Amino acid sequence: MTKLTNTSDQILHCARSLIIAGGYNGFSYADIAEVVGIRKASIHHHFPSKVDLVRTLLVTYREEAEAGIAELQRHHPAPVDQLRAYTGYWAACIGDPTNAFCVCALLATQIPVLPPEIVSEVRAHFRTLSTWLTAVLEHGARQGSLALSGTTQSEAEGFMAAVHGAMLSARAYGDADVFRVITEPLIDRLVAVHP
Amino acid sequence: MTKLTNTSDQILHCARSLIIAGGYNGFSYADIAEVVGIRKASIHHHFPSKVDLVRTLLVTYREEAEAGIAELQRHHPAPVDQLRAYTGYWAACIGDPTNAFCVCALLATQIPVLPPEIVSEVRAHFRTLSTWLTAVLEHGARQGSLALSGTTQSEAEGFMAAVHGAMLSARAYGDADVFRVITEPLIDRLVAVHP
DNA sequence: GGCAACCTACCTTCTAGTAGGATGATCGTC
DNA sequence: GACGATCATCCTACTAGAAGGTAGGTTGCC
Repeated sequence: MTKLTNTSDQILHCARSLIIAGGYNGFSYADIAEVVGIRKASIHHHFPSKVDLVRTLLVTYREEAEAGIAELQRHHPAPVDQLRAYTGYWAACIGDPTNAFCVCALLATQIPVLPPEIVSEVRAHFRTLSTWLTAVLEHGARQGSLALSGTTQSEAEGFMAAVHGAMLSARAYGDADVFRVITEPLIDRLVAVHP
Repeated sequence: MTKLTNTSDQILHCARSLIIAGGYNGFSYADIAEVVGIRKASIHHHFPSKVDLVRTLLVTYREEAEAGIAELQRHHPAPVDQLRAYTGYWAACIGDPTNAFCVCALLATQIPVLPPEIVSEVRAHFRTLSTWLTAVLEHGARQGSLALSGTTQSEAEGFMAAVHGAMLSARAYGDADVFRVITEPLIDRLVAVHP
């Protein structure tokens, strides 16, 4: 239970929102300073460079994501419910502008201009997510609750890509509902047709 | 047949590549000046402001996209083939770093920090694409060559989102093959199972 | 005393954008 | 065909502000 008044946490939280809005080059130390109510130089005390700040932010984000997945798996034993919980989590986020995109997905779009330390964290998140989804689909297929068309890996990559694309469309249209419209059929299709 | 040595075309072409790499805030007039072999001030002669430059670039991009779709429809009468031609076009682009992403899809990720004139162009492109895909799916469903699960609109949005997500994954993994792995099953699934 | 947290003041480099001048092609006019 | 005027294109030189980052000092807690 980290206290919310912790300055470095405030900086990280603020930076995350700003990245979600405009990516790596879309925010500055000055922007954070204004929101947190601190001077630019003080941010450098907590995070010497911008790369340090964003890398720390991503490490935290990945930990939270893994914890979230673990939590989600404890609450939902059935693979279908795990998938629904995952897309449901994001459906809830889309409405909140400061949380309407996966930080790693957004940064991934800018990979060619990102510092290498950031790229490796982003890439690692994609692998984590894809590995987890593969396991969930694999589980569902084994127990017969999910019907896969191609390989488990390709289905997992397709699912992840569709979710990210749904976030993008929701942002493009400025309409949160689009996310649900796209992701719900995604799961319905996987649910095995039982006679 | 516009001549390739046209300076303003060179500027637009260069800016497009730079946006594809890093988005709206990921490039500067200085970057373009260096590539085109011209001074910064000369770019301002052709495009007074950055917004002018990017808006012009998007208008051109959208025209090219619409022309490409028209061409594609002339060459491929069958809806399935139109979808394959569309994903095939992007599959070919993914390999080339300067063309590995849809400009509008990339800019859409940064909508919250984009000038409104840019946002409306990006949004318009999404609507154009979605409208076209809806028509193609509708056509295929009517003639029985495509099997849709939900509404035509939701299938179209899902298809577009999956393609955009596939571009993102290809970039995240740094692996062009991922795009094909994700998009090919997408079309296979739509092809009606004929007994 | 030592140290974390914060400050003011400053640096360099980059940002989009401007002012105004040089060059050269195209133009109607004689 | 020669004439000057106009205009597009490009230049040098500059601006104000924002970028990330640094130096060094003050405060207050353990």
